[in-house]
Amino acid sequence: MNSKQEDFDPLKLENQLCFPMYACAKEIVRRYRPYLDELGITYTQYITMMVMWEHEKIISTDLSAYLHLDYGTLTPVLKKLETMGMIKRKRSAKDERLLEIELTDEGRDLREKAGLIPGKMSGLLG
Amino acid sequence: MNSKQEDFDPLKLENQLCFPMYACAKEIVRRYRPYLDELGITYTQYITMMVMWEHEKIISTDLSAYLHLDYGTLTPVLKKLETMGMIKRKRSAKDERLLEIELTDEGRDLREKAGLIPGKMSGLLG
DNA sequence: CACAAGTGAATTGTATACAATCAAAAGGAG
DNA sequence: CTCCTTTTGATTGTATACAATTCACTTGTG
Repeated sequence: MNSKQEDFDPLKLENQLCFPMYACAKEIVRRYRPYLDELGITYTQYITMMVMWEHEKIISTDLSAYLHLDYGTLTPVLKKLETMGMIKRKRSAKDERLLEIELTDEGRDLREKAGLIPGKMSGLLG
Repeated sequence: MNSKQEDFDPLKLENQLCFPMYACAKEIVRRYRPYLDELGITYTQYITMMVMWEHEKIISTDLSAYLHLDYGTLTPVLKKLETMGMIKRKRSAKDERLLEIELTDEGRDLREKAGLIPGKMSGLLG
């Protein structure tokens, strides 16, 4: 006698819209890993480098906005990428508060190696 | 003279399919936070409790499968929820390797308080 | 029963992720 | 110029997230 309407429980995991999105996003990052492992970078480092490949030089504020990441996340990522030689971090001469991020030659080279990843991923995800 | 086809760069962040998914999932979790703060739980604890509200009692293996979380993540979450009094962790009598998770009365009570969240979220997300 | 192989959880190590807080520098108002 | 406010980044603390390893317990197999 129960209609489908009455049976619908908004607190059931399978009835959530948000959970599949959350699970799917994690799955996508997981599928990137094998390809990114070959480059020796993580997914967060990869999307950071994508912005750098596009901009060559950028203020930390803008980078944070593009990636939707705050400094608690971004600071260690940028320090790691600098250690790896992919970018350089430098304070702005005009305003010492600003942090300028610049792509290095080594970082540019990585783009060539990363070039095949989007094709492989779209093949994988259909 | 360039066609749109030639201009398309698969390594530009805005041309990615995967990044918006990743950013959107994080945004959704962020929007849950105010409501979950009122309950004193996090998003991961919330989806764990959703499975518990549905199953009352479950083997850790199955919980891991439902949530797509491995033990490195799940173990501390379950220990925290036990400390909070929401669940009980107990080894199976039949097979000491298995961990049985059981909902407590307090955990059941939380469901009532959580009942309004899906409605608020769907209003928020449209 | 003895022992090898397999399974389920826990642990360890590294990397995110973000709120809250702090510190340095810049930009005013008087 | 001096105090006050704002802005930008860094730091701290807590919580995920997962690969790799380890440990305890079961299940074959002889």
